Amino acid sequence: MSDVYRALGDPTRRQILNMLKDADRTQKEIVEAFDISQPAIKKHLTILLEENIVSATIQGKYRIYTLNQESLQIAYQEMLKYIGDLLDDQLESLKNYVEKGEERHDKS
Amino acid sequence: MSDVYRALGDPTRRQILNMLKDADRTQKEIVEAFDISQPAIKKHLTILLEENIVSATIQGKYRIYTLNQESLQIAYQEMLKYIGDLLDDQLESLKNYVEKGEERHDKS
DNA sequence: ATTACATATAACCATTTGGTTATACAATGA
DNA sequence: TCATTGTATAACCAAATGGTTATATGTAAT
Repeated sequence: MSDVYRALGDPTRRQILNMLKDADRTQKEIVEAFDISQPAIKKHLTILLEENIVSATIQGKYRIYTLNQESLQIAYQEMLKYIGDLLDDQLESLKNYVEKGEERHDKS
Repeated sequence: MSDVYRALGDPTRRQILNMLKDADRTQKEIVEAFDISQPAIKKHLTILLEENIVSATIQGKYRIYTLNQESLQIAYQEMLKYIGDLLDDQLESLKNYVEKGEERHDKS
């Protein structure tokens, strides 16, 4: 199921997404843009499909890959929200720092 | 190197970061909060350190882990920028869709 | 029908990941 | 000094990842 971090966790996959940002592409076009083998690209595409970041349509012998823009946006929004939540409450954090710090002080 | 995707790619690591959001913690405190072994936690912390999402200070026999807010902020901004570009590209993408679509049409 | 091309799949390999248990090392406290 | 406590490290394991080559399949073109 949709594991954003899995989908976006590999630089090749992120590059593929960059390609698809500009235009839909056949698998062949994607393969040609990289220095790795067709099966390797296929595996990346499979992961992107599994995580629903991309979809494919059949057109004759071609597979046309399309960026699922909404999913990608949601994916990034999820990560942004997570990181944002880690970030925002610095006052609260400072307060706890003082408290916890006291508990840990050398008592000898 | 700072690979945020690697750092955040594991749910246990995300939980650790959640803990550190509230307050700095010793490794011991983190270990106690989970059901997995101390060496397992240590490995997660090592990855978070490698990716510079967290830093550690020595205090006697304790290791105190702290969220590295600056790294997180940088990551946050990079992602924002990336997704911003994505949105900007949507019109361009639509234009290319029409063009590329033509090239691929059945010619028989 | 045969060939050529795009894609799919199988079998394999090395590395990384996420966990374990056992053990060593270092600081603290009695 | 000796036991305890917190951390580090080693050795191991299973599964996933990212790649390979070789080969099969499906579609199109001649």
